[in-house]
Amino acid sequence: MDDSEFEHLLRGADLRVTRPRLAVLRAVRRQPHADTGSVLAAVRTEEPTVSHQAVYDVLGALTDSGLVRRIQPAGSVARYELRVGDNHHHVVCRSCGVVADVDCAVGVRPCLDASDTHGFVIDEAEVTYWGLCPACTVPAPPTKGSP
Amino acid sequence: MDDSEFEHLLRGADLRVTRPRLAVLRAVRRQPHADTGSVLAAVRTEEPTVSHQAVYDVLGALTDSGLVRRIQPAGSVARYELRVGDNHHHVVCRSCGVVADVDCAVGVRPCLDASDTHGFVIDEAEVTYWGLCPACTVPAPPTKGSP
DNA sequence: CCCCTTTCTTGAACCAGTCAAGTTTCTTTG
DNA sequence: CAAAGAAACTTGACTGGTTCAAGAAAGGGG
Repeated sequence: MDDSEFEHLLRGADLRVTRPRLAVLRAVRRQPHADTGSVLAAVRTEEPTVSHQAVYDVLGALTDSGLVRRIQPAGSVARYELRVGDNHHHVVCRSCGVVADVDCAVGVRPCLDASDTHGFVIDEAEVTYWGLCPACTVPAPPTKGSP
Repeated sequence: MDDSEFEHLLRGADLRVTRPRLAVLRAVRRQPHADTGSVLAAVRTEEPTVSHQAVYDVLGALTDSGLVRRIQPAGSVARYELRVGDNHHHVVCRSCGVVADVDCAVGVRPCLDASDTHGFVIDEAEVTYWGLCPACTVPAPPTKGSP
């Protein structure tokens, strides 16, 4: 996915191609699951004058158009990723909050058959796995430990 | 689950039995999926002097002890419920944000076998269904409609 | 190349949630 | 039953992510 690809995606979504938007897309590609602050910082390394509001607007527009996906695990700020439409899920570390992708074991549309949906019309089943990442699983940190 | 039951639960969790805590438990029982603000309002109908900080503290303590469950769908504030330990999930209305319980169709611990967990030690799989509630599914609102 | 619309900048405001210090109230023990 | 220690609560200020609003800038069709 290079920049011309991003251009096509934007035009396909009836969005103008702007420097801030390309920078945001590049930032999210570089750093999947980045939160808004990280995206802003990353964007400013290449476009120092972009306002924080622009990043919020861009991320909102891209999310609405389905070009990026917004994830928001409980207790975390909003995070963004480029992988869309492939029905994957996320593992979140309870300790450090890091997020990783998980392809669904059940296949496409997992668990989408809820027993009693109370009349809701369901269009998506989102699965979030909670646990500890490899780094936080380590019993005692090597140096800097707590004796 | 009456008040003496709540007392037992609190003592069993090594928590003191206080009026604010009982009031919070009653509020959450009365209004499952209530957010903190609603809980505060409900609590104050019986205990008008309880501070908002107390409600935050109580909900935090009860959550830590596993007496209540905190749920936080993306874009929503924290909500609380008494049903714990029965592995049920939630449907969230994209339009109005209302939450309903859904018993898992797969059985206990649904989808807990992720394909590649990247070394994470997973202890919970949380499933959130997204869609429209019966009220928001109605094509055109009776009165007050869009011409 | 011009104009119109979308997008971006600036700057202020909002609100759920948190922090800190001091007071109250549980519960255990003498 | 009373006292003491610890947990819990009140008060009040504050934070930080997100949103609102008004005006300036810059895409892109014609």
